[in-house]
Amino acid sequence: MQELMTQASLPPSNARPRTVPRTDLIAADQTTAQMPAHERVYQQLRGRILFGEIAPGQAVTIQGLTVALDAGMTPVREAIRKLISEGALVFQGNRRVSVPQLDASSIEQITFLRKTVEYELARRATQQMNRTTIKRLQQIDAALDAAIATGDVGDYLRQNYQFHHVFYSQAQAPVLAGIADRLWLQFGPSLRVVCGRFGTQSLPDRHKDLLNALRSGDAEAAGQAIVLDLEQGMEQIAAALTRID
Amino acid sequence: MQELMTQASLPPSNARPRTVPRTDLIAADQTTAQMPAHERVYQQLRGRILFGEIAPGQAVTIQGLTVALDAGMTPVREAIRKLISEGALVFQGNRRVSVPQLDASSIEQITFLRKTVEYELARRATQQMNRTTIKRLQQIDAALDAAIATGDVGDYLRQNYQFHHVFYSQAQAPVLAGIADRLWLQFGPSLRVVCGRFGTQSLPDRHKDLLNALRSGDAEAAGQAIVLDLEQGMEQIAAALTRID
DNA sequence: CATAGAAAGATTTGATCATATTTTGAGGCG
DNA sequence: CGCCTCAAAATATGATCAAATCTTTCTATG
Repeated sequence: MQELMTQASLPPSNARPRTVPRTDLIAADQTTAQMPAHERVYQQLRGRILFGEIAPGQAVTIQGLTVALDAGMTPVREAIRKLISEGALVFQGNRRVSVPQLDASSIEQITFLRKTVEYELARRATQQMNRTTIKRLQQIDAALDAAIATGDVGDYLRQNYQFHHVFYSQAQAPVLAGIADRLWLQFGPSLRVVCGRFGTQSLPDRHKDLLNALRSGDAEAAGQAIVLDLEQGMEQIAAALTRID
Repeated sequence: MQELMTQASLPPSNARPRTVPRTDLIAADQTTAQMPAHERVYQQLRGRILFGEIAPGQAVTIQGLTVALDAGMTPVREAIRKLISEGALVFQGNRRVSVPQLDASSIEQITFLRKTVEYELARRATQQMNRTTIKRLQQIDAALDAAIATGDVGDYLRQNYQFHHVFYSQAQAPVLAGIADRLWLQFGPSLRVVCGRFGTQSLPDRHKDLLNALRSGDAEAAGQAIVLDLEQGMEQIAAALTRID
């Protein structure tokens, strides 16, 4: 009964999804837990963009999302507005909102920012690292390898993002982590294009080096591993871009 | 205002140039042009936060803004959501949205980011600099001095922001400039507190050094001037914070 | 007897939706 | 080939319901 009917094929009658059971706040999955509609829509749309389910250049419409995500217009508007301000969507024309297609200059700027921000995050996270978080990162890395082996691009992107996200959240630096997240949202869609073009095999994986650095508490080595990892990733995006031209 | 749009001035590739509407005719003044209500509300609220008219820690309510800015609820909601994602507002409790009060850790992170991002912006802007922009910066700097002389804190903050904004917009680096803008939005309110505490006299002004560097085209000197400027400003914010404790 | 704590009611605020209005893009017709 | 009409999409408003804070009152205990 806690399942709100998500895709009712019935005509859009005025259902009342506002009755909230306050019992299972922590137990349930956060994505489906009781959450304001605008937050749910934001998370869903963010996930679709971040993991390349909406291709760069593809346009999104408010009314298209209201039916795709089964939500009202107000939550969809708020989510789109928020994602535009985060750079995950671009307001192109008066009526066209789409996933951005990176140009060479944007890629260069994002790479510069990532190198400084994520290097710093890696250093700080390493100094705050504990055993349980290392275990968690190992698990994610294993799932990531499995995704590469099976060629599951979506799962690979998810695990890769999760790896970095968990790692950076350990740094106790929300401002830096927020910038990193914002940047991720901008190159994420293009990362999927790279995977579709070259497959998951060619993707770099410096996570083993990073995990070794974490175990020995070597912040400098961890930062270098991260920088190498992201440099390779961004280079592949740039390479895919020039291929398109 | 439109700096979030990735300006792809590169050749538009041979994707599919479909219809080519008149795009260059809309270069008119956008402040007086007709503007969607949500954009107007966003700009107004952003200005109030950025220049400290809403004190750090002060709460804002949706319904309070609908009457203060004479707008409907939907535009106000969108503006608030956007400003939250930019860090200009923080979503504290279930129902509390307020202007953030910086702690020592946030100040340290913002300072780190500003030093790297604005140094880079200053270098690039100096290399792209032209005579008319220097003139414009001189005018803003004069107005800034006038504001200091008369002790008009609000005008000082506005001119100071304008100076940096015009300068950075010359760098042709919208991603970097977007980060700088976002950071400005986070420490802006606290800057006003500093002014209210110590007056405009004690505020640093490295703009003269910067202008000299621009005239000689010395990117390195321009970057150093900017870093000195922002370091002094952030130190004053940090000092004001410890005073409060 | 007074005060503190709790419970219940009232008021304010937030979230969402349906609908009216405006704007824009497109196609038809002169 | 351009202008005019039309339809679709986006904007914006107010209404409505839920929830949280505050307010008041009642009761129990020192």
